[in-house]
Amino acid sequence: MQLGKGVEWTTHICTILALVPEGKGINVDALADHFEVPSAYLAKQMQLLRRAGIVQSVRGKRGGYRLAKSVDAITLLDIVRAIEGSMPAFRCTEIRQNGPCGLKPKDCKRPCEIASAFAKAEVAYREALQSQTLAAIMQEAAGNSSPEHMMGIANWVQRQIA
Amino acid sequence: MQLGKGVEWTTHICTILALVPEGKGINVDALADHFEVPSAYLAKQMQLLRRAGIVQSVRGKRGGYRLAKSVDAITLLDIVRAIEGSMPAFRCTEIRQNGPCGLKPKDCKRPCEIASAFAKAEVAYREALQSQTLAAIMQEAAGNSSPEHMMGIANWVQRQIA
DNA sequence: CCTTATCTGGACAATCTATATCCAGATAAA
DNA sequence: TTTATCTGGATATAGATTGTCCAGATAAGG
Repeated sequence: MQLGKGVEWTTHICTILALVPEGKGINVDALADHFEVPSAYLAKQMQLLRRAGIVQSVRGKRGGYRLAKSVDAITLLDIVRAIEGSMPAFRCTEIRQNGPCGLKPKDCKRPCEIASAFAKAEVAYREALQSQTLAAIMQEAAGNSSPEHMMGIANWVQRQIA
Repeated sequence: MQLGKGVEWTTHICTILALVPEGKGINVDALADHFEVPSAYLAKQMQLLRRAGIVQSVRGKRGGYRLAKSVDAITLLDIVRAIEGSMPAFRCTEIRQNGPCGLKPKDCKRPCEIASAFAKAEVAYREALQSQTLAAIMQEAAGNSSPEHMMGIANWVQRQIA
């Protein structure tokens, strides 16, 4: 029961892209360097973010990525859905229909109660993810970090878009 | 982001073991037949349940498994923890310490805000699992299923322990 | 005491998923 | 035209999940 590395990577990256001014972008190699993650694989994850409408890309020389919407319109659920998809964690294989006491398909119009119970928990999980925006996380982080560190990141972003 | 099959299997199996009278048990082969799942692999999952204190085993001829506690003392969280372990789904690899703007270890006394945000969601997930007991799920299921089907299962259990 | 049925743990094998790399094509700036 | 970049496909590697097998421990029943 694990989330892929792409979730961690791209969440951090979105907090960086949030600092990119209008009309500019940062390319994948620079983002990969910033966090020391493999560039080619990160590129795949960025594609997933783009298809989910979280980031925009600009192709060609001096192209790159930028956020497609404001940080308070991006939730952790958006990112998880983009990277991991929307399959439930609990996979119901309908084993209630198996074996000597198995239910007949016609008696299975209602979903399996065990699957439903796990589904309830996943709703709670998704709601908790949805209630947390990038804006809120960045504000929290800003409160905990030194002005020098924040300035260092801002300067790095400036260098990438120069 | 997937739960193992063992979670589904053993949750269903616990609802069956709940019907086993005091002092009796059902062996793994019978349980595997009941749901048409591979016996040898199911045996591994049952070991995990036993080590977690959810079921008891009796070795030797006419041995088998039974619940170790009452159905309202067994939650979905108990089962998930037994089968899947307690590792968080979000794996923080501290990439905030990587790259040109990486934080120094001494500036990382507080947990990463992104990791904390995901941790909050996992708390919500676990709480939702913990709030659901086997007893409640079985009651729900009983309300949705025909008397004949319930009787069929009760009879099957009687045959196994005979 | 012997045989049989069962749990227990370890080693192993097969299959699937996550991770990672590479390349060719499209696109656009310089 | 050259260069830098995104895009998508193919492919490789590593790790996790799923599944099998066997030898040992344990206990019931004859």
